[in-house]
Amino acid sequence: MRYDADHKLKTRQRVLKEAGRAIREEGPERVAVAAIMAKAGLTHGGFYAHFKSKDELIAAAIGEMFEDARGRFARSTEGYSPAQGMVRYIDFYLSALHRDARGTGCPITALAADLPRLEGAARDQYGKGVARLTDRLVGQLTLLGRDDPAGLAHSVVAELVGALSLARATPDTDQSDRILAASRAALKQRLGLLPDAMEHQS
Amino acid sequence: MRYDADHKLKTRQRVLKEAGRAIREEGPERVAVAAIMAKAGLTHGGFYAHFKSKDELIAAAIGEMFEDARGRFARSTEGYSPAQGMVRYIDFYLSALHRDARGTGCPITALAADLPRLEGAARDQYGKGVARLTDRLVGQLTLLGRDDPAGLAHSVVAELVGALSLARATPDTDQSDRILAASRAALKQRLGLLPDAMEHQS
DNA sequence: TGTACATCAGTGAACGCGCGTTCACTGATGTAC
DNA sequence: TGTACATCAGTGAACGCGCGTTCACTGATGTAC
Repeated sequence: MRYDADHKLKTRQRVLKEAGRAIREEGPERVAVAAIMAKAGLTHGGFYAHFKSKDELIAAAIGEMFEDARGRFARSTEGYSPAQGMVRYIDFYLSALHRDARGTGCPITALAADLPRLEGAARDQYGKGVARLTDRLVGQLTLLGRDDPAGLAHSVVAELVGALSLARATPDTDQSDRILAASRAALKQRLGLLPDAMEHQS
Repeated sequence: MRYDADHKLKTRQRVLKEAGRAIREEGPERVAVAAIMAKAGLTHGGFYAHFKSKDELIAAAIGEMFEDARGRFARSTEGYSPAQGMVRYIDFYLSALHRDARGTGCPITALAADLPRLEGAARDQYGKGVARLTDRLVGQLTLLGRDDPAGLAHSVVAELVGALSLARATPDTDQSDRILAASRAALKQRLGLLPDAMEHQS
């Protein structure tokens, strides 16, 4: 069976996509090469035609996750003012939808605890991803005219990641919803994005 | 070899202590029963005289971690005013020392990402631990006379957990230190605990 | 007082299973002649 | 135009290893008589 020129690339992308989901859902340790290949419609033997090892797959999949996340962030905020963009991002990040979509959600939160146990390439991909998200927020906060946008951006990322982690770790749904709501409110207040504060600004 | 009456209990405690450290450092998946028993000075065969299964060990170890953490929190804040107690807690939680002591540090952060994958008993232990920490903070914030202490406590816990997670996941030490410093400053400012603000209060 | 037995925390070999990795093979299609 | 060969993504059996769990055994000491 001969395939089109980009067939192998397409297969690789399919494997990466399934790996990204499985890694975020089950963790890099628990994910099995054979299971990912099966989800991509293949048998496990063919895996090593695409990746040198499971570690290489994980690093590549992490890179892919951040690529996706960047795209979605850009698409969801473009065409909005800095303030509106921040509100949209906070509301998405701390939504029940995002909490329940671990497999396709933000890789920073999904992998934070696993990271210290991963090897070099995977950690680099992650570090770059965190830096880029923080930079984007620094940009937005600068546009909003805040003092110390770099420090504030770190603090905001920390609260976003922490609240999402805790909401996911909390078995009781009402309690979990309350965690998300508390941080949505606190972040908007801290950033002067609450409806009444925004009226004062405009 | 007959032992004193509490010999078995002491052994169990030793195993639990080693398990707690290893689980936080390496994650519940990666930790091996035989390795924990070896660290406790025993062979793996005797394990099942103390615990029904690895899952039971993990649940018990998580309970133990929270017990410890509660004790340390109480000891480090007793004898201080609510404001001083909060400052001490924030400075400890977001210290380089705590970041680098994953094995003996706060179980909430160490296990957040692993929790959705753990079974019932372990999750219950965790849920109780988070609720108790949040309640303590609600108490402190009420003493400080803050509005909506429950919402604020959730938000504070989220930022503490997120900042510590990110600091641990960041390979570059300077960058990691900056993450901790940014959240220490942001939290104290949010809670009106900065030196100049406190002078105004007193 | 001395001897046989019970107790029980801990030992270490063994089993079964899952998983990462290897490798000889397949089979459809393009290419050489 | 037809036939032999090369290509190469994918197959599936097999290997080795680590790990959770089981189990027959050990050996020091307390107890019964």
